[in-house]
Amino acid sequence: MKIGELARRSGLSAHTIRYYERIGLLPPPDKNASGHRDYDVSILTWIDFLGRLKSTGMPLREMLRYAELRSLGSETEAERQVILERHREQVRNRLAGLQENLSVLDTKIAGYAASISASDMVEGKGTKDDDHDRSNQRDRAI
Amino acid sequence: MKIGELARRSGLSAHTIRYYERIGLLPPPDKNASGHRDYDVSILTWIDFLGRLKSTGMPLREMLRYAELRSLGSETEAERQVILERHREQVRNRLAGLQENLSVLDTKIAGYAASISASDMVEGKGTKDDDHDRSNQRDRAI
DNA sequence: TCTTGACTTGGAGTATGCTCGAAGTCCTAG
DNA sequence: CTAGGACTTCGAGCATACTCCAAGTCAAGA
Repeated sequence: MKIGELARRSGLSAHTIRYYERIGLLPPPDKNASGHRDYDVSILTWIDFLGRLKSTGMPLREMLRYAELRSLGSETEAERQVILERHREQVRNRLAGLQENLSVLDTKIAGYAASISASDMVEGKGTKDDDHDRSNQRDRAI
Repeated sequence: MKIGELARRSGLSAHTIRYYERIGLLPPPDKNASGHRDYDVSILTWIDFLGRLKSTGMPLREMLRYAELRSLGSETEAERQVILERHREQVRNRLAGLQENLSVLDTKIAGYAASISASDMVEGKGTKDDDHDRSNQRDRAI
């Protein structure tokens, strides 16, 4: 499989695939007679796993560390396990934080809904806007 | 409260507080006779809310949009509600994805545990390492 | 008085993770 | 044979969100 097809099938761009190869996250694939990359389908499994690490917030550096350990063979399994366990802890914590913040968001939205339906009744200023107004007119640098 | 104390109490650095002010996320506070920023405690409520938006993955740009709407008064409540509802949807989706990936992680870790306890029994190569080895020795650009 | 530490502004620099461009090669269809 | 599209390498550029530095001001304690 050439890089274009791998890009289509993995969801990464060809640019990103080359970038990942450059930093060591993906192995340098075989090249055909024209010098074009020729991938084995099994790379998709690895890319999928990397995607899960990434989407759970693992930085490339740490994925790289994991990839390096793997390349050293089964003696490094214990260390790889430790990496994943530590990462799992972080994911659990982020999950908990996200859930808490989600409920704050729910409350806030409910407040807006109440305020708006109240202003449907009585035309006037909203109620329950608890984060006191603060704004400014300065240069919007971003 | 001066910027140092606000930094301590909010968890942001003084640098970040000034940065947020510069981009319009925090209102320009009063200054005392020496030109030092003098914050009202109520800023902490706003910073806390911003922190929740941020930690749920909202980009500064969108927080800025929300802050701008708020500064325009209660007529913008409906639009602010829409922003928060859309954001809540994204948070829910990320939460679901995170949970799925967490279970993949659990499975992977369980595999390592099995492999390692197996090698406690029989000294030799591990079992169940399902992501076929791939590594390389190229320039580690990061 | 002198030093220490907190504050000020403006602008430059950093980290992460891509993303794109230039210039060139190669295969395939018309 | 020629045009189009996919591929190659190398290096530069970009978006986000800070983070830091320089040079200077100011208040308070030894």
